[in-house]
Amino acid sequence: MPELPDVETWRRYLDATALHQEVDLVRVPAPKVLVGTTPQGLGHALKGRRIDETYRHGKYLFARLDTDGHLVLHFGMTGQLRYSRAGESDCDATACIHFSNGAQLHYIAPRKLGHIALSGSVNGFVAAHQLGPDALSIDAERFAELVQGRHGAVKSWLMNQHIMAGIGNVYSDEILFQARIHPRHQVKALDSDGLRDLHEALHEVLEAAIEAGADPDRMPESFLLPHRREGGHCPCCGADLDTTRVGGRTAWFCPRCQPLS
DNA sequence: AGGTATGTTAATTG
DNA sequence: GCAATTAACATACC
Repeated sequence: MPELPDVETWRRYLDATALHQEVDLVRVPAPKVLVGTTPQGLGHALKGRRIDETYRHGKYLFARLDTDGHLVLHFGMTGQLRYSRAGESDCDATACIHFSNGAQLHYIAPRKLGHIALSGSVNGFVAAHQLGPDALSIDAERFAELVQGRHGAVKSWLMNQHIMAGIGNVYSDEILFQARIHPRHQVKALDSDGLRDLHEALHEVLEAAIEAGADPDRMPESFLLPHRREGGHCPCCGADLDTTRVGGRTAWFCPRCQPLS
């Protein structure tokens, strides 16, 4: 799940539950997810501090610690957050922040492909990881600039975090479906109409998905996402959906609505 | 048992 | 040297 809309949904969840509470201690049963720090280092950085604000850039969630510094969370393919109040215990977390009010914030990444790090500044982290601009911050002009000098399949371009940050396999399929563009269409071959449709679809899809709390059951009727499985049909024309391999990942699309031109 | 899975990154190829 | 593609990573599920 964890693409831009999912991470934004967790950011809001964190805002609604875990702000302004003093950290008592941090447990990290699976230290493998830590990048550039240790369980002790993380504990030292967080103890006695409070999260006072959150940010998101692409698929990364930043929790600003009061006075200075940020906790950085990345969810990999399966990560999630869960806040529990005092008394509700929940022990199979990958990492867990215990607050002095007894509540806990669990970071659960069953496949341990996620990452937890510390960073002084959001911009510094983004620069160090060479992330492109957040997908939702891109206007039509910038979008057109990002195509310059690029080649290959449009789906891979959308998913390249160095070009723009936040779009993964599921939402790139959704954006291309709404724009009626085949996932293997060459990004160089996009004309100005195609570029405009793609940019509009990007914003519409990501904003609608956030509005739905990134829950497939709450997405608009017209979305491909809930039909994106074996035997699924196009919500627009009813054709059997098809798959193809693009950049090592499975792309779902409607062969009738998204012809390869 | 083998293939697939929403993530990134290092290695490889063009 | 750059950009694009592929393999590897850890674990769960069908």
